[in-house]
Amino acid sequence: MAKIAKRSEDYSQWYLDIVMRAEMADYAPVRGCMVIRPWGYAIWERMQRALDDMFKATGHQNVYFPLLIPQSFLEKEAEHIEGFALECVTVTRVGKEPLEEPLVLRPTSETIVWAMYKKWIQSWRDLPLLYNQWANVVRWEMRPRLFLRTTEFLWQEGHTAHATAEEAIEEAERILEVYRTFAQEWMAMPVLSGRKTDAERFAGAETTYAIEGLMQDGKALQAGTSHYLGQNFAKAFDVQFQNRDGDLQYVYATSWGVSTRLVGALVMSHSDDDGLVLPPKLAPIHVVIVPILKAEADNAAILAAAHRAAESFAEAVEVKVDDRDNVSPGWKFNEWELKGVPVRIEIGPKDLAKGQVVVVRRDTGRKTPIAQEEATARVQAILEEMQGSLFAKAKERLDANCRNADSYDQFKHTIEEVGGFVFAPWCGRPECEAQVSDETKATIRCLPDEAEACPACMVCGNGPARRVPFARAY
RNA sequence: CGGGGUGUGGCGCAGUCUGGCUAGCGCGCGUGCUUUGGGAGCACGAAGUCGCGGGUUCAAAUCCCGCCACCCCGACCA
Repeated sequence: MAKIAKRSEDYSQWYLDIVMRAEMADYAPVRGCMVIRPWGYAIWERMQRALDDMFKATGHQNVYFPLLIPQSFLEKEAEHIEGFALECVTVTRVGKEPLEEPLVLRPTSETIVWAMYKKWIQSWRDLPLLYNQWANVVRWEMRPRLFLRTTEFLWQEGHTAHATAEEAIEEAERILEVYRTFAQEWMAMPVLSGRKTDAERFAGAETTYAIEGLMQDGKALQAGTSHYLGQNFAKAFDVQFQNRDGDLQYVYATSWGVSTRLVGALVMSHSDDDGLVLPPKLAPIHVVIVPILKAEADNAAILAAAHRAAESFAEAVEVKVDDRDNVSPGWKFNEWELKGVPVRIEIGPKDLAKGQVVVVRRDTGRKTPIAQEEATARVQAILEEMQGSLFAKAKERLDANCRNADSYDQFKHTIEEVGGFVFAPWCGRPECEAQVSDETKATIRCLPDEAEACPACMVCGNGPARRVPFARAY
């Protein structure tokens, strides 16, 4: 079977090869759409579970809103419709009859959510409303890419309503922190986080916060966003409540989401030329046991030992015995490496004789013989160690790819020749931001809270300026 | 939307320029035997309206006209 493309030679093809060959997803018959296959979906399910627990732990409840949104709803918030108009897919007909009003396949649900919030919110006692939904959305993007940007994608979208701006901002920032924690502790993906510039802000938001990861090719990837919506949607949908003093006030809002794009981010964060590398906390299978069968050996005893080992692991981790007899051990090694299973255990006649198993780590490829009775404990320790070391390695790469530039020439050179995040002084004017983006295709990824003060903008030379991270992004 | 490319068994391709015999090759798939510590070998076998529609011709995967779809690179986006 053909090898996957080399990461260093054709990054884009390498990414596609891993997604396809690890059987995470496949192209569907409709442009830009994909089928998420069991291995990809199992990873998404693991992400969902972890995130859902975090949302519940911060007081949110799950709901479900419909897929179809009356077109007029989208049009109620001017900036919102302007932002989404070009990518909305609209249903206009039932059978052969045209619909009274066209229905949009939700590109995001703020409008229909707020149409309903109007019914449910009258008093300060009804607030806050902390809802989340797991759903699919449709955006007819110009350039699809498996997991990273598909026409239809899965995500969660939180929609919350609050009595005060302070409380809503606090919520948006709390969720940003949830995302940051999830990215780092579960995906082992270090991120930059902060506010977006006005140019990069979500259509209809006052403030957008985001986490930004750095892929192995030096491009940034927006991995999650949390928006403070102010009273924009409350005003568009006339959602008012009576406060403690009996005054009518518009409600303050947030919305926030992460999507199946995270699966793509995961692939791009840790994988290598042998395929996917999964952080143990998100791996659908932690340990695969490959029995090594031989014509001259007692295969029944080897298989029994493999299943016994699996039982001893079963309580602690997800384990699978690959006892297929139609493919060779070498084939299995390659396949499970391609799929990113963190630990492989080989049990053959030699091991049986020595009372040991051979343990192989996916990230380092190191093979270690371990006594049978110690295997469970040692493997658990290895999994924990691997989770940490994947993060450490990714963090090291991120840090190594955060560079400063002080002049615009130096900036251009670094963006062009080196990539990564380039921290450079910016005065805050949209004109300078746009010029950089036009000339270098690099954008300001976020405005970190602790951004260093600088005397002059690298573009216009005016002060005061702050040092902010630019990058080319997916 | 601009640029490039591709459509031929499940996958990857050759064949198209220069029309012609039974449309080939590799992988995969099925059966059997031998194998199995880094993508096994042999034997036999199944599987193709050549993207769609029209046209030219004795004859079209191949030439002509029209259409469609998907992929890749850019601008937009999670």
